[in-house]
Amino acid sequence: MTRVLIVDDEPQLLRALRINLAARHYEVTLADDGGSALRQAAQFHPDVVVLDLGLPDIDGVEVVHGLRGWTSVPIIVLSGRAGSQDKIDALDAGADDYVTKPFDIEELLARIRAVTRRASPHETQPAQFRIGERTVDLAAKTVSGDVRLTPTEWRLLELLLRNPGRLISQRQMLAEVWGAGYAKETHYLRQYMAQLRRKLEPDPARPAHLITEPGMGYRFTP
Amino acid sequence: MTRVLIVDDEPQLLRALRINLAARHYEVTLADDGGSALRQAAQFHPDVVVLDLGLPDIDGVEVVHGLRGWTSVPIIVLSGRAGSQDKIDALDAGADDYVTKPFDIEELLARIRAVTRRASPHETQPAQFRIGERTVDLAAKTVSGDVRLTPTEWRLLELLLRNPGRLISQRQMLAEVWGAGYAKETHYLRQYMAQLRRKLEPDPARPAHLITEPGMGYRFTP
DNA sequence: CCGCATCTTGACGCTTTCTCTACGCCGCCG
DNA sequence: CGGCGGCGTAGAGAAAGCGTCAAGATGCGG
Repeated sequence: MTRVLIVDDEPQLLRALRINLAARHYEVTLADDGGSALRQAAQFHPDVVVLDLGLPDIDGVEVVHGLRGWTSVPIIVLSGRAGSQDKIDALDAGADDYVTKPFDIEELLARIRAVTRRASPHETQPAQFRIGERTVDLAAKTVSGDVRLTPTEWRLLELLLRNPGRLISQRQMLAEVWGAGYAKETHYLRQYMAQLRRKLEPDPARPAHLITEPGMGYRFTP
Repeated sequence: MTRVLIVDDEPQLLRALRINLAARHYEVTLADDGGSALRQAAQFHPDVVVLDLGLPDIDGVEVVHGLRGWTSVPIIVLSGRAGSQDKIDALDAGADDYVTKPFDIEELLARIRAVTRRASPHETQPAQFRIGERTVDLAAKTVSGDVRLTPTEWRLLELLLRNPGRLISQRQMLAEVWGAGYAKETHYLRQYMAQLRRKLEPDPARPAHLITEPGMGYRFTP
Protein backbone atom coordinates (compact mmCIF):
# COMPACT_ATOMS: atom_id res chain seq x y z
CA MET A 1 0.00 0.00 0.00
CA THR A 2 1.37 3.36 -1.01
CA ARG A 3 1.84 5.81 1.84
CA VAL A 4 1.22 9.50 1.16
CA LEU A 5 2.09 12.47 3.33
CA ILE A 6 0.02 15.56 2.53
CA VAL A 7 1.23 18.93 3.77
CA ASP A 8 -1.08 21.91 3.45
CA ASP A 9 -2.55 24.55 5.73
CA GLU A 10 -6.03 24.58 4.21
CA PRO A 11 -8.20 22.10 6.14
CA GLN A 12 -10.67 21.67 3.33
CA LEU A 13 -7.97 20.76 0.82
CA LEU A 14 -6.49 18.29 3.27
CA ARG A 15 -9.90 16.78 3.73
CA ALA A 16 -10.62 16.51 0.02
CA LEU A 17 -7.29 14.89 -0.70
CA ARG A 18 -7.53 12.51 2.21
CA ILE A 19 -10.94 11.29 1.10
CA ASN A 20 -9.92 10.89 -2.52
CA LEU A 21 -6.69 9.09 -1.69
CA ALA A 22 -8.26 6.84 0.91
CA ALA A 23 -10.92 5.84 -1.62
CA ARG A 24 -8.10 4.66 -3.89
CA HIS A 25 -6.49 2.67 -1.09
CA TYR A 26 -3.66 4.97 -0.31
CA GLU A 27 -2.50 5.24 3.28
CA VAL A 28 -2.63 8.94 4.18
CA THR A 29 -0.99 11.07 6.82
CA LEU A 30 -1.57 14.80 7.14
CA ALA A 31 0.49 17.77 8.31
CA ASP A 32 -0.49 21.42 8.37
CA ASP A 33 2.89 23.13 8.73
CA GLY A 34 6.53 22.56 7.82
CA GLY A 35 7.71 21.46 11.23
CA SER A 36 5.17 18.70 11.63
CA ALA A 37 5.72 17.75 7.98
CA LEU A 38 9.38 16.98 8.68
CA ARG A 39 8.53 15.10 11.85
CA GLN A 40 5.79 13.10 10.16
CA ALA A 41 8.06 12.21 7.27
CA ALA A 42 10.71 10.89 9.65
CA GLN A 43 8.22 8.82 11.56
CA PHE A 44 5.81 7.72 8.85
CA HIS A 45 8.24 7.09 5.97
CA PRO A 46 5.86 8.00 3.16
CA ASP A 47 6.29 6.75 -0.40
CA VAL A 48 5.40 10.19 -1.73
CA VAL A 49 5.01 13.68 -0.26
CA VAL A 50 2.47 16.22 -1.53
CA LEU A 51 3.69 19.58 -0.27
CA ASP A 52 2.07 22.99 -0.37
CA LEU A 53 4.58 25.82 -0.67
CA GLY A 54 2.58 28.36 1.34
CA LEU A 55 2.98 27.10 4.89
CA PRO A 56 2.53 29.17 8.04
CA ASP A 57 5.91 28.44 9.66
CA ILE A 58 8.63 27.41 7.19
CA ASP A 59 8.99 28.24 3.51
CA GLY A 60 8.08 25.24 1.41
CA VAL A 61 11.42 25.19 -0.38
CA GLU A 62 13.10 24.86 3.01
CA VAL A 63 10.93 21.85 3.74
CA VAL A 64 12.13 20.30 0.48
CA HIS A 65 15.71 20.90 1.56
CA GLY A 66 14.99 19.41 4.95
CA LEU A 67 13.60 16.26 3.40
CA ARG A 68 16.31 15.93 0.81
CA GLY A 69 18.88 16.00 3.55
CA TRP A 70 18.12 12.41 4.38
CA THR A 71 15.58 10.90 2.01
CA SER A 72 14.92 10.66 -1.72
CA VAL A 73 11.17 10.23 -1.33
CA PRO A 74 9.32 11.74 -4.33
CA ILE A 75 7.99 15.23 -3.62
CA ILE A 76 5.12 16.85 -5.53
CA VAL A 77 4.85 20.55 -4.80
CA LEU A 78 1.52 22.36 -4.81
CA SER A 79 1.45 26.11 -5.08
CA GLY A 80 -0.77 29.03 -5.82
CA ARG A 81 2.18 30.83 -7.33
CA ALA A 82 2.38 30.22 -11.05
CA GLY A 83 5.60 32.12 -11.67
CA SER A 84 8.38 30.26 -13.43
CA GLN A 85 11.00 31.19 -10.89
CA ASP A 86 9.00 29.63 -8.07
CA LYS A 87 8.76 26.41 -10.03
CA ILE A 88 12.46 26.42 -10.86
CA ASP A 89 13.44 27.04 -7.26
CA ALA A 90 11.28 24.22 -5.97
CA LEU A 91 12.37 21.75 -8.63
CA ASP A 92 16.05 22.57 -8.19
CA ALA A 93 15.69 22.21 -4.44
CA GLY A 94 14.83 18.58 -5.09
CA ALA A 95 11.11 18.46 -5.82
CA ASP A 96 9.98 16.00 -8.48
CA ASP A 97 6.93 17.82 -9.78
CA TYR A 98 5.16 21.15 -9.42
CA VAL A 99 1.40 21.59 -9.73
CA THR A 100 -0.26 24.99 -9.80
CA LYS A 101 -3.45 25.61 -7.85
CA PRO A 102 -6.23 25.29 -8.66
CA PHE A 103 -5.64 21.79 -9.97
CA ASP A 104 -7.76 18.88 -11.01
CA ILE A 105 -7.68 16.15 -8.41
CA GLU A 106 -7.48 13.46 -11.09
CA GLU A 107 -4.42 15.13 -12.55
CA LEU A 108 -2.72 15.16 -9.16
CA LEU A 109 -3.51 11.49 -8.73
CA ALA A 110 -2.01 10.74 -12.13
CA ARG A 111 1.14 12.64 -11.15
CA ILE A 112 1.31 10.70 -7.90
CA ARG A 113 1.09 7.50 -9.89
CA ALA A 114 3.82 8.75 -12.22
CA VAL A 115 6.36 9.57 -9.51
CA THR A 116 5.65 6.48 -7.40
CA ARG A 117 5.85 4.25 -10.46
CA ARG A 118 9.35 5.48 -11.14
CA ALA A 119 10.51 5.46 -7.56
CA SER A 120 9.31 1.98 -6.70
CA PRO A 121 10.83 -0.78 -8.75
CA HIS A 122 10.96 -2.32 -5.28
CA GLU A 123 8.06 -4.46 -6.31
CA THR A 124 10.15 -6.29 -8.88
CA GLN A 125 13.02 -7.01 -6.53
CA PRO A 126 13.30 -10.36 -4.85
CA ALA A 127 11.77 -10.15 -1.42
CA GLN A 128 13.03 -13.39 0.10
CA PHE A 129 16.36 -13.87 1.80
CA ARG A 130 18.03 -16.59 3.78
CA ILE A 131 19.86 -15.86 7.02
CA GLY A 132 21.24 -19.06 8.46
CA GLU A 133 18.30 -21.38 9.12
CA ARG A 134 15.72 -18.65 8.70
CA THR A 135 13.94 -17.30 5.64
CA VAL A 136 12.92 -13.64 5.65
CA ASP A 137 10.13 -12.43 3.36
CA LEU A 138 10.15 -8.66 3.09
CA ALA A 139 6.89 -8.48 1.14
CA ALA A 140 4.88 -10.67 3.50
CA LYS A 141 6.82 -9.39 6.52
CA THR A 142 7.34 -12.89 7.81
CA VAL A 143 10.24 -14.91 9.15
CA SER A 144 10.27 -18.69 9.18
CA GLY A 145 10.25 -20.46 12.50
CA ASP A 146 7.72 -18.34 14.33
CA VAL A 147 10.04 -15.37 14.72
CA ARG A 148 8.44 -11.96 15.04
CA LEU A 149 10.13 -8.60 14.38
CA THR A 150 9.09 -5.17 15.58
CA PRO A 151 8.47 -2.30 13.11
CA THR A 152 11.86 -0.77 13.80
CA GLU A 153 13.57 -4.11 13.36
CA TRP A 154 11.84 -4.54 9.99
CA ARG A 155 12.94 -1.15 8.74
CA LEU A 156 16.51 -1.82 9.75
CA LEU A 157 16.56 -5.33 8.30
CA GLU A 158 14.92 -4.22 5.07
CA LEU A 159 17.54 -1.54 4.54
CA LEU A 160 20.32 -4.09 4.93
CA LEU A 161 18.70 -6.82 2.84
CA ARG A 162 17.90 -4.51 -0.05
CA ASN A 163 21.63 -3.81 -0.37
CA PRO A 164 23.18 -7.26 -0.16
CA GLY A 165 26.94 -7.21 0.20
CA ARG A 166 26.99 -3.43 0.33
CA LEU A 167 28.14 -1.52 3.38
CA ILE A 168 25.48 0.71 4.89
CA SER A 169 26.93 3.55 6.92
CA GLN A 170 25.73 4.16 10.45
CA ARG A 171 24.72 7.61 9.34
CA GLN A 172 22.48 6.28 6.60
CA MET A 173 20.89 3.66 8.82
CA LEU A 174 20.06 6.19 11.51
CA ALA A 175 18.71 8.65 8.97
CA GLU A 176 16.50 6.16 7.14
CA VAL A 177 15.20 4.28 10.13
CA TRP A 178 14.95 6.94 12.82
CA GLY A 179 14.99 10.09 10.71
CA ALA A 180 17.39 12.97 10.33
CA GLY A 181 18.69 14.33 13.63
CA TYR A 182 19.54 10.91 15.02
CA ALA A 183 22.94 10.77 13.33
CA LYS A 184 24.79 10.44 16.63
CA GLU A 185 22.62 7.87 18.38
CA THR A 186 24.77 4.90 17.43
CA HIS A 187 23.74 2.95 20.51
CA TYR A 188 20.35 2.46 18.86
CA LEU A 189 22.12 0.56 16.13
CA ARG A 190 24.00 -1.64 18.56
CA GLN A 191 20.79 -2.32 20.43
CA TYR A 192 18.75 -3.30 17.39
CA MET A 193 21.47 -5.12 15.50
CA ALA A 194 21.95 -7.29 18.58
CA GLN A 195 18.20 -7.88 18.62
CA LEU A 196 18.16 -8.89 14.97
CA ARG A 197 21.10 -11.21 15.40
CA ARG A 198 19.47 -12.85 18.41
CA LYS A 199 16.36 -13.48 16.36
CA LEU A 200 17.95 -14.44 13.04
CA GLU A 201 21.54 -15.61 13.33
CA PRO A 202 22.27 -19.26 14.15
CA ASP A 203 25.02 -18.12 16.53
CA PRO A 204 24.25 -14.55 17.59
CA ALA A 205 27.63 -14.13 19.23
CA ARG A 206 29.40 -14.96 15.96
CA PRO A 207 27.24 -13.35 13.25
CA ALA A 208 27.68 -14.78 9.76
CA HIS A 209 25.33 -12.54 7.77
CA LEU A 210 24.72 -9.35 9.72
CA ILE A 211 28.28 -8.12 9.83
CA THR A 212 29.74 -5.19 11.75
CA GLU A 213 32.32 -3.01 10.04
CA PRO A 214 33.85 -1.18 13.01
CA GLY A 215 33.70 2.56 12.71
CA MET A 216 31.78 2.44 9.44
CA GLY A 217 28.50 0.60 9.55
CA TYR A 218 26.92 -2.78 8.91
CA ARG A 219 26.59 -5.15 5.99
CA PHE A 220 24.31 -8.02 5.03
CA THR A 221 26.30 -10.90 3.54
CA PRO A 222 24.10 -13.52 1.80
CA MET B 1 27.02 14.63 -20.74
CA THR B 2 23.27 14.33 -20.70
CA ARG B 3 21.68 13.31 -23.99
CA VAL B 4 18.29 14.78 -24.89
CA LEU B 5 15.94 13.71 -27.65
CA ILE B 6 13.47 16.42 -28.64
CA VAL B 7 10.38 15.45 -30.61
CA ASP B 8 8.20 18.20 -32.06
CA ASP B 9 6.84 19.17 -35.44
CA GLU B 10 7.35 22.90 -35.10
CA PRO B 11 10.78 23.75 -36.54
CA GLN B 12 11.09 26.97 -34.58
CA LEU B 13 10.46 25.25 -31.25
CA LEU B 14 12.99 22.56 -32.12
CA ARG B 15 15.47 25.27 -32.97
CA ALA B 16 14.88 27.23 -29.77
CA LEU B 17 15.23 24.15 -27.59
CA ARG B 18 18.29 22.90 -29.40
CA ILE B 19 20.06 26.21 -28.94
CA ASN B 20 19.14 26.51 -25.27
CA LEU B 21 20.10 22.96 -24.45
CA ALA B 22 23.33 23.08 -26.41
CA ALA B 23 24.28 26.25 -24.55
CA ARG B 24 23.95 24.28 -21.30
CA HIS B 25 26.12 21.47 -22.61
CA TYR B 26 23.42 18.96 -23.32
CA GLU B 27 23.83 16.68 -26.30
CA VAL B 28 20.74 17.12 -28.45
CA THR B 29 19.05 15.03 -31.13
CA LEU B 30 15.89 16.09 -32.91
CA ALA B 31 12.90 14.31 -34.44
CA ASP B 32 9.85 15.82 -36.07
CA ASP B 33 7.44 12.89 -36.06
CA GLY B 34 6.65 9.78 -34.06
CA GLY B 35 8.30 7.28 -36.35
CA SER B 36 11.65 9.01 -36.41
CA ALA B 37 11.34 9.64 -32.66
CA LEU B 38 11.19 5.91 -31.97
CA ARG B 39 14.04 5.23 -34.38
CA GLN B 40 16.18 8.00 -32.91
CA ALA B 41 15.55 6.81 -29.38
CA ALA B 42 16.64 3.28 -30.26
CA GLN B 43 19.79 4.51 -31.92
CA PHE B 44 20.75 7.47 -29.76
CA HIS B 45 19.79 6.14 -26.31
CA PRO B 46 18.91 9.52 -24.82
CA ASP B 47 18.94 10.21 -21.08
CA VAL B 48 15.66 12.11 -21.39
CA VAL B 49 12.98 12.55 -24.08
CA VAL B 50 11.02 15.77 -24.58
CA LEU B 51 7.94 14.77 -26.55
CA ASP B 52 5.25 16.88 -28.15
CA LEU B 53 1.86 15.18 -28.21
CA GLY B 54 0.68 16.72 -31.47
CA LEU B 55 2.70 14.86 -34.04
CA PRO B 56 1.78 14.49 -37.72
CA ASP B 57 1.95 10.70 -37.94
CA ILE B 58 1.41 8.92 -34.62
CA ASP B 59 -0.44 10.09 -31.55
CA GLY B 60 1.98 11.16 -28.84
CA VAL B 61 0.57 8.74 -26.30
CA GLU B 62 1.33 5.91 -28.71
CA VAL B 63 4.92 7.11 -28.89
CA VAL B 64 5.07 6.94 -25.10
CA HIS B 65 3.81 3.37 -25.23
CA GLY B 66 6.32 2.53 -27.92
CA LEU B 67 9.18 3.84 -25.83
CA ARG B 68 8.00 2.24 -22.62
CA GLY B 69 7.98 -1.11 -24.36
CA TRP B 70 11.73 -1.33 -24.08
CA THR B 71 13.14 1.61 -22.12
CA SER B 72 12.51 3.47 -18.90
CA VAL B 73 14.09 6.69 -20.15
CA PRO B 74 12.39 9.73 -18.54
CA ILE B 75 9.78 11.30 -20.82
CA ILE B 76 8.56 14.90 -20.51
CA VAL B 77 5.45 15.53 -22.57
CA LEU B 78 4.73 18.89 -24.16
CA SER B 79 1.25 19.70 -25.29
CA GLY B 80 -1.01 22.52 -26.32
CA ARG B 81 -3.93 20.66 -24.83
CA ALA B 82 -4.50 21.72 -21.24
CA GLY B 83 -7.33 19.32 -20.49
CA SER B 84 -6.92 17.10 -17.47
CA GLN B 85 -7.79 13.92 -19.31
CA ASP B 86 -4.98 14.46 -21.79
CA LYS B 87 -2.52 14.82 -18.96
CA ILE B 88 -3.83 11.76 -17.17
CA ASP B 89 -3.64 9.65 -20.31
CA ALA B 90 -0.09 10.70 -21.05
CA LEU B 91 1.11 10.24 -17.47
CA ASP B 92 -0.55 6.86 -17.12
CA ALA B 93 0.93 5.77 -20.41
CA GLY B 94 4.31 6.17 -18.77
CA ALA B 95 5.29 9.79 -19.14
CA ASP B 96 7.12 11.35 -16.21
CA ASP B 97 5.95 14.93 -16.57
CA TYR B 98 3.51 17.02 -18.61
CA VAL B 99 4.09 20.64 -19.55
CA THR B 100 1.43 22.78 -21.19
CA LYS B 101 2.32 25.10 -24.05
CA PRO B 102 3.17 27.87 -23.99
CA PHE B 103 5.84 27.21 -21.41
CA ASP B 104 8.83 29.01 -20.03
CA ILE B 105 12.03 27.53 -21.33
CA GLU B 106 13.69 27.83 -17.93
CA GLU B 107 10.89 25.86 -16.37
CA LEU B 108 11.31 23.08 -18.89
CA LEU B 109 15.03 23.02 -18.17
CA ALA B 110 14.32 22.73 -14.45
CA ARG B 111 11.97 19.83 -15.11
CA ILE B 112 14.60 18.16 -17.27
CA ARG B 113 17.04 18.52 -14.39
CA ALA B 114 14.47 17.08 -12.01
CA VAL B 115 13.75 13.92 -14.00
CA THR B 116 17.36 13.25 -14.96
CA ARG B 117 18.49 13.80 -11.38
CA ARG B 118 16.18 11.03 -10.24
CA ALA B 119 16.87 8.65 -13.08
CA SER B 120 20.64 8.87 -13.21
CA PRO B 121 22.41 7.44 -10.25
CA HIS B 122 23.48 4.75 -12.72
CA GLU B 123 25.58 7.35 -14.45
CA THR B 124 27.90 7.63 -11.47
CA GLN B 125 31.61 7.22 -11.86
CA PRO B 126 32.97 3.69 -11.78
CA ALA B 127 33.69 2.57 -8.26
CA GLN B 128 35.68 -0.58 -8.97
CA PHE B 129 39.44 -0.79 -9.23
CA ARG B 130 41.98 -3.56 -9.58
CA ILE B 131 45.14 -3.64 -7.49
CA GLY B 132 47.15 -6.72 -8.33
CA GLU B 133 45.00 -9.74 -7.55
CA ARG B 134 42.48 -7.74 -5.58
CA THR B 135 39.38 -5.85 -6.66
CA VAL B 136 38.37 -2.80 -4.63
CA ASP B 137 34.76 -1.57 -4.69
CA LEU B 138 34.49 1.91 -3.25
CA ALA B 139 30.70 1.97 -3.26
CA ALA B 140 30.16 -1.33 -1.46
CA LYS B 141 33.34 -0.84 0.58
CA THR B 142 34.55 -4.31 -0.22
CA VAL B 143 37.85 -5.87 -1.25
CA SER B 144 38.01 -9.27 -2.90
CA GLY B 145 39.62 -12.09 -0.99
CA ASP B 146 38.22 -11.45 2.46
CA VAL B 147 40.34 -8.35 3.06
CA ARG B 148 38.97 -5.76 5.44
CA LEU B 149 40.03 -2.13 5.69
CA THR B 150 39.61 0.30 8.58
CA PRO B 151 37.82 3.66 8.14
CA THR B 152 41.10 5.57 7.89
CA GLU B 153 42.45 3.10 5.35
CA TRP B 154 39.30 3.55 3.25
CA ARG B 155 39.55 7.33 3.29
CA LEU B 156 43.17 7.21 2.22
CA LEU B 157 42.60 4.60 -0.47
CA GLU B 158 39.56 6.39 -1.84
CA LEU B 159 41.53 9.61 -2.23
CA LEU B 160 44.21 7.82 -4.24
CA LEU B 161 41.84 5.73 -6.36
CA ARG B 162 39.67 8.68 -7.31
CA ASN B 163 42.75 10.31 -8.84
CA PRO B 164 44.28 7.47 -10.85
CA GLY B 165 47.76 8.20 -12.13
CA ARG B 166 47.81 11.57 -10.42
CA LEU B 167 50.29 12.48 -7.71
CA ILE B 168 48.69 13.36 -4.38
CA SER B 169 50.88 15.50 -2.14
CA GLN B 170 51.50 14.47 1.44
CA ARG B 171 50.01 17.76 2.48
CA GLN B 172 46.75 17.07 0.66
CA MET B 173 46.48 13.53 1.97
CA LEU B 174 46.98 14.61 5.56
CA ALA B 175 44.52 17.45 5.18
CA GLU B 176 41.77 15.35 3.58
CA VAL B 177 42.09 12.27 5.76
CA TRP B 178 43.11 13.65 9.12
CA GLY B 179 42.06 17.27 8.76
CA ALA B 180 43.89 20.56 8.65
CA GLY B 181 46.56 20.86 11.32
CA TYR B 182 48.09 17.46 10.63
CA ALA B 183 50.28 18.71 7.78
CA LYS B 184 53.51 17.65 9.52
CA GLU B 185 52.46 14.19 10.70
CA THR B 186 53.95 12.37 7.72
CA HIS B 187 54.60 9.27 9.79
CA TYR B 188 50.83 8.64 9.70
CA LEU B 189 51.11 8.33 5.95
CA ARG B 190 53.99 5.89 6.14
CA GLN B 191 52.06 3.90 8.71
CA TYR B 192 48.87 3.62 6.71
CA MET B 193 50.38 3.31 3.26
CA ALA B 194 52.34 0.33 4.56
CA GLN B 195 49.11 -1.11 5.92
CA LEU B 196 47.34 -0.67 2.58
CA ARG B 197 50.19 -2.24 0.66
CA ARG B 198 50.30 -5.20 3.03
CA LYS B 199 46.60 -5.75 2.47
CA LEU B 200 46.39 -5.02 -1.24
CA GLU B 201 49.70 -5.35 -3.07
CA PRO B 202 50.84 -8.78 -4.30
CA ASP B 203 54.37 -7.97 -3.07
CA PRO B 204 54.10 -5.31 -0.36
CA ALA B 205 57.85 -4.72 -0.32
CA ARG B 206 57.82 -3.88 -4.03
CA PRO B 207 54.59 -1.94 -4.58
CA ALA B 208 53.31 -1.88 -8.15
CA HIS B 209 50.23 0.33 -7.77
CA LEU B 210 50.57 2.35 -4.56
CA ILE B 211 53.71 4.22 -5.44
CA THR B 212 55.87 6.48 -3.27
CA GLU B 213 57.19 9.64 -4.82
CA PRO B 214 59.99 10.55 -2.38
CA GLY B 215 59.65 14.01 -0.95
CA MET B 216 56.40 14.65 -2.82
CA GLY B 217 53.61 12.25 -2.02
CA TYR B 218 51.97 9.10 -3.31
CA ARG B 219 50.32 7.95 -6.52
CA PHE B 220 47.91 5.19 -7.57
CA THR B 221 48.95 3.57 -10.84
CA PRO B 222 46.23 1.34 -12.37
C1' DC C 1 -7.07 1.47 34.72
C1' DC C 2 -3.83 -2.17 33.93
C1' DG C 3 -0.68 -5.25 31.33
C1' DC C 4 2.08 -6.02 27.44
C1' DA C 5 5.06 -4.96 23.67
C1' DT C 6 8.11 -1.72 22.11
C1' DC C 7 11.17 1.96 22.30
C1' DT C 8 14.61 4.60 24.92
C1' DT C 9 18.44 5.19 28.10
C1' DG C 10 22.35 3.97 31.11
C1' DA C 11 26.39 1.20 32.61
C1' DC C 12 30.16 -2.09 32.04
C1' DG C 13 33.73 -5.20 29.98
C1' DC C 14 35.81 -6.32 25.67
C1' DT C 15 37.72 -5.70 20.94
C1' DT C 16 39.26 -2.93 17.22
C1' DT C 17 41.39 1.06 15.72
C1' DC C 18 44.17 5.07 16.27
C1' DT C 19 48.17 7.38 17.85
C1' DC C 20 52.83 7.63 19.06
C1' DT C 21 57.62 6.01 19.88
C1' DA C 22 61.57 3.39 18.47
C1' DC C 23 64.63 1.44 15.21
C1' DG C 24 66.76 -0.16 10.71
C1' DC C 25 67.44 0.76 5.81
C1' DC C 26 68.77 3.44 1.85
C1' DG C 27 70.44 7.22 -1.01
C1' DC C 28 72.54 11.74 -0.88
C1' DC C 29 76.03 15.02 0.20
C1' DG C 30 79.77 16.89 2.34
C1' DC D 1 83.51 7.46 5.26
C1' DG D 2 80.02 9.30 8.35
C1' DG D 3 76.10 12.22 9.22
C1' DC D 4 71.43 13.35 7.63
C1' DG D 5 66.81 13.24 5.96
C1' DG D 6 63.15 10.58 4.15
C1' DC D 7 61.10 6.08 4.11
C1' DG D 8 59.43 1.43 5.81
C1' DT D 9 58.52 -1.73 9.76
C1' DA D 10 57.26 -3.19 14.37
C1' DG D 11 55.00 -2.81 18.64
C1' DA D 12 52.76 -0.74 22.87
C1' DG D 13 49.60 2.27 25.18
C1' DA D 14 45.49 5.25 24.65
C1' DA D 15 41.12 6.09 22.80
C1' DA D 16 37.14 5.03 20.46
C1' DG D 17 33.76 1.86 19.16
C1' DC D 18 31.13 -2.42 19.98
C1' DG D 19 28.14 -6.07 22.36
C1' DT D 20 25.49 -7.08 26.25
C1' DC D 21 22.57 -6.80 30.30
C1' DA D 22 19.19 -4.40 32.64
C1' DA D 23 16.01 -0.99 33.95
C1' DG D 24 13.11 3.12 33.02
C1' DA D 25 9.68 5.39 29.57
C1' DT D 26 6.14 5.20 26.31
C1' DG D 27 2.23 3.83 23.78
C1' DC D 28 -1.50 0.71 22.73
C1' DG D 29 -5.37 -2.48 23.34
C1' DG D 30 -8.20 -4.76 26.52
